[in-house]
Amino acid sequence: MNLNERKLQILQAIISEFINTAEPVGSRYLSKSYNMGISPATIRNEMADLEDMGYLTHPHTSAGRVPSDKGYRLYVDELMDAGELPEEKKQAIQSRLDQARRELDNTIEHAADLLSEITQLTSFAVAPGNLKSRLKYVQFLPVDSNTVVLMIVAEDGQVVNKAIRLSVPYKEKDLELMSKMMTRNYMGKKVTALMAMNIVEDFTKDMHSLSALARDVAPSFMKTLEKMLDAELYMYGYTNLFKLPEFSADMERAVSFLRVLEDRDYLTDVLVNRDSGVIITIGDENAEAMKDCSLITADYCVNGRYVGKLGVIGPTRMRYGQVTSVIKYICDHLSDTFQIEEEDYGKD
Amino acid sequence: MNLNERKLQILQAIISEFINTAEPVGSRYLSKSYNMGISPATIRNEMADLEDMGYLTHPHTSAGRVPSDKGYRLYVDELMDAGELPEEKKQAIQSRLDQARRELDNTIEHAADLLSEITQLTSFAVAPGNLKSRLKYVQFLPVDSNTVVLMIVAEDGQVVNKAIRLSVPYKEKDLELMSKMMTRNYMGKKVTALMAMNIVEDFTKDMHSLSALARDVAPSFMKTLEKMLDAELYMYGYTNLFKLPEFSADMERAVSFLRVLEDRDYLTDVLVNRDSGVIITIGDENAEAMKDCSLITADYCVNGRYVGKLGVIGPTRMRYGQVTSVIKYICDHLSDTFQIEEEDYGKD
DNA sequence: GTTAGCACTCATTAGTTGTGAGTGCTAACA
DNA sequence: TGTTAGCACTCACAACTAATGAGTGCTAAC
Repeated sequence: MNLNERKLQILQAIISEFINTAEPVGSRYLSKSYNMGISPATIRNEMADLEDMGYLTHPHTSAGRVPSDKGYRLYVDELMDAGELPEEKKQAIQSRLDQARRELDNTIEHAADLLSEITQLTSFAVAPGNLKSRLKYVQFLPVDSNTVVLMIVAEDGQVVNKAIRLSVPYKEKDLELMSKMMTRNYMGKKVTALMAMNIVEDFTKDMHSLSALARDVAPSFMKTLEKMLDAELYMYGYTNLFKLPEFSADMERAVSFLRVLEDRDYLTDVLVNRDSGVIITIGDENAEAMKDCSLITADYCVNGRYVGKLGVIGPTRMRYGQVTSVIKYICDHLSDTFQIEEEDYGKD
Repeated sequence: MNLNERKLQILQAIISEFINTAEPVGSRYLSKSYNMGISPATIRNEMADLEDMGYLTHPHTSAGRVPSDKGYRLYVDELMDAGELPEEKKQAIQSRLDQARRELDNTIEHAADLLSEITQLTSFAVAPGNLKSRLKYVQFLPVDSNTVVLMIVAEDGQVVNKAIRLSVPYKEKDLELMSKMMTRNYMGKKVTALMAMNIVEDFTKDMHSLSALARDVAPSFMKTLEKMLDAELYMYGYTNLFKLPEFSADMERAVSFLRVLEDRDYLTDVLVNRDSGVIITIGDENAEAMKDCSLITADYCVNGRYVGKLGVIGPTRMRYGQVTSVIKYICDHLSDTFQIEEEDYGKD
């Protein structure tokens, strides 16, 4: 049994119909509304074939057909239209994004927010910590008699800081000295390399004059470095899910969905380890916890260098074509915005 | 009609019963289980009085009684027990919190997380930006040919930073110069005062040598200052709500609850503007959007100075006594942990 | 290969009824 | 005068029934 033109046509009709209505699609309706010139009975035969091949299923005997994950996969790969966005939509997105284009972090957050608004799904943006980033300098700032702020700056401009409570008194001079020593010792080293080192020992050896202070600070220093490698996750529109018929009918399902979204560490992990490019994963192609969801993600770049991902998560029934187009466009637009502005530089 | 001892006793019984079961409480059950030595009929008379006084309501004619918001208020003010936590619970909380006690931000997050776990409600912690904070220094760090990081440090140790894309080229020297000029001009000034100033004009006047650069940076500088006054909000356990019977039965209600939680700006605003101390607000005592919720918050301090709030949000039916005890204890413990460690200082 | 016809399935909805928890009221009681 | 037993009444809820209708699968004819 092979997928001839007519079978594909019927599959496409069923899937786009189901995506719109969330109701199982029957043969009679199809025959009428999509006037393909064949009778319901013929369509039923074809449907039965498509079901045998695994592209469709049945919620129960007397219901219409519903796409399976495999069916969606075929749809996404072969049938759907994820073309260019119409010009007016592009304009609308642009004007919304260009408001704060000088600021990297804000822009990404806005983009994610906008994405959830347009798609009416849950959107997220993730900016993984740069594994290759190298330390630029370390600085301790005095705050009050027993609190200092540790600040670490990486060569790529990432800054992390942490307030630290000390159990021993310090002199401003000591802090300065320690800042300088640490900067000298660790400058240019990869953050990952530093984390593998036995810094605590290092500290007490190199900085005997400051040993008590240094020993106090070492664990926090490691924690702060860790923070540098941590990914940042933004998430928007998780109540959008409840507007969808599949969830407003089925509370259980909605809650198990929410629980996945609540586990930010898990979600971050999934996203960070995801392949690059425009990636769509459908239902059981995802890990067990997300086998009822589909994810679409794409990458955005700064100066052509990969920086993070933007995407949506939703039920397997979603407008794959439109959503993909929007995500693609937003990511491309972000990457363009954060391209080195050569024209500007040329001017001066 | 006044609230005699017996009425109070009945009210207390109804409320604690309802808090446990989420089912309307009937007169017969009360008479049997709480053996107060009076018949159901008498209890019914008292109940009718309590209802006239506004402390109870009726979901429908043939149902038992349910506390009203006013009833909960009386309960919270007069009847409930929010005493000391038993020693073993204190121990458990302490040991969970003491893991990362050198790091301020982590500890607060852990505390909020723990709070949601213990209470099985949604917890949050908010650390409002310090309105009195004064600027300590400003620094621009070069990242790549058209990106710099702006870093602002306040006297109290708060650090904010932002990556900024420039449209004009810069020299490292210019950045240094600008950092120095801004630090000199703004050091010791209140952040709120700076925000009221017309910095953009200031910039072009004071720094004519850097005018293009300065003009480019000014709006981002303002935005970054803003960030310094923004409150940080952490939230944990919002799916806990779905475990409660009032929400698993009534989807609508759960969703409208979630929508409130999703609006972080609104929630932050409510929390920041809340009175100090251990505050309980019940049902319609809250703003319209939260008229079905109750909030309990308390403050935590660092070095005796007010720093932020920790609390829970849940349905009006909650274990006010226990939850209040836990929140109080956690806040006190945090404040102790972040008290200047005089003993330690004495040693050296 | 296509289609009309028909029996069959099954979710959904509306209607019906019984049950039980609980109230409010009244009249009798201490 | 406060307390209580008794009883009629209310109303949510669950169980059952029947009707409806959308849709399938199969068969036989075209």
